[in-house]
Amino acid sequence: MSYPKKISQETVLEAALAFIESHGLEALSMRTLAGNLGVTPNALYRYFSSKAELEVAMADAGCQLLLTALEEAARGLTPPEAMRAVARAYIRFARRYPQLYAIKMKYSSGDQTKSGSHDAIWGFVIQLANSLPTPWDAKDLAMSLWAFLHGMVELDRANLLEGKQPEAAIEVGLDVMLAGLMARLKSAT
Amino acid sequence: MSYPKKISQETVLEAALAFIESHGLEALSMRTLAGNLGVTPNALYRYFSSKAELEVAMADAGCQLLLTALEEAARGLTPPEAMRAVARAYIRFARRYPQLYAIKMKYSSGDQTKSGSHDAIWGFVIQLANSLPTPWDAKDLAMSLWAFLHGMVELDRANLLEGKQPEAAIEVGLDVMLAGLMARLKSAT
DNA sequence: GTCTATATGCCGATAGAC
DNA sequence: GTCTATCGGCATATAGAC
Repeated sequence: MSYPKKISQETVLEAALAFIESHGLEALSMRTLAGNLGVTPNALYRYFSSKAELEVAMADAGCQLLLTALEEAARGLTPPEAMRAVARAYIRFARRYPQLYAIKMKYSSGDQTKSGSHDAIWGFVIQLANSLPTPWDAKDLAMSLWAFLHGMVELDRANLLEGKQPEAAIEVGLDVMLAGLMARLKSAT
Repeated sequence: MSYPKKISQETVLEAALAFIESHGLEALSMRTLAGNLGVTPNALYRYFSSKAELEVAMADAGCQLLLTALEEAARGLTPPEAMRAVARAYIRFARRYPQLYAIKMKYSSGDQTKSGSHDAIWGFVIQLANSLPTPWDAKDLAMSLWAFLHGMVELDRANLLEGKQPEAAIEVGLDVMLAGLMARLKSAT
């Protein structure tokens, strides 16, 4: 498990991303990361002035990956189906890269140094909600969907889904929300 | 900000609960807590054999408080209104005691030492979902509602609600879900 | 310019004296 | 039951070797 001696911002970032998925976000420390790279801890500070800055970069990478996945899921689908497809892709991403998802959310806070890519995701979801002509505000709608998805992911990660795959509960939740949207859509015509 | 010299499990727990709400969960350390109590760090280990054990006790206290709030909110209401009332109470609790809520969720994981009171809350929500005769499984329904609420809380805590109070988005989300439930309820008769 | 050596001050936790 | 003393690990800052 040794690595090239010459490091760079990119190699450090990639090593960190690989590390958290195999050892967990909590186990990440500048020391052990440096050890894996065959370098003293301090060398990392040439490229990231703090651990937080490294984590922001990791969160940013996660955002970009997620955005790509969501866009790809929606491609070529009409609004109602697109919403379902995007929701599934969101859950799938969070399950495939749980640690990356966690760090992405950690640094998506409005207070902290916000990852720039986060806004792109948010814009994408807003646009998705806007494509559905409901009596509700698109922002509120997008927020509700996002909250549902994020909550599901967290409950799944905490193993609170009582042994069942999140997929079942997810589909039920989507059914309920889409049924609500459709009911209003229908009554609005 | 000094405290009685004689400490006990109860005084330590109460000091810890008070501390996190004013200084944040991350700032909690055995050392500073002991300092606040006018005692050396080690004294705390007489009552809680680890920091994690103390946090579990805190989570348990949070669970009990939340359960009380939810039960009170539902008292005397018929199912659809009760669901809305419980949802609002859930959000209100999480906003009033954000740090307590966070630690409650942290130790609600199925992996970790699960707080006993957590099951009581879950049972309450299941029962609530069960009182609505929908074609969906009550567990899945309860999970969906919980995910939505928890997600909203987290988004709000991360200041991702774009300056608006979560109440507006919450109401929209509840509208959508309840509309979906009602649509199916109606079509099932 | 890049990395090493070293040191400061946190942290959780343990061992043993009073 | 609480103390002092101490360990190992952490992020991080400074100073200097190559």
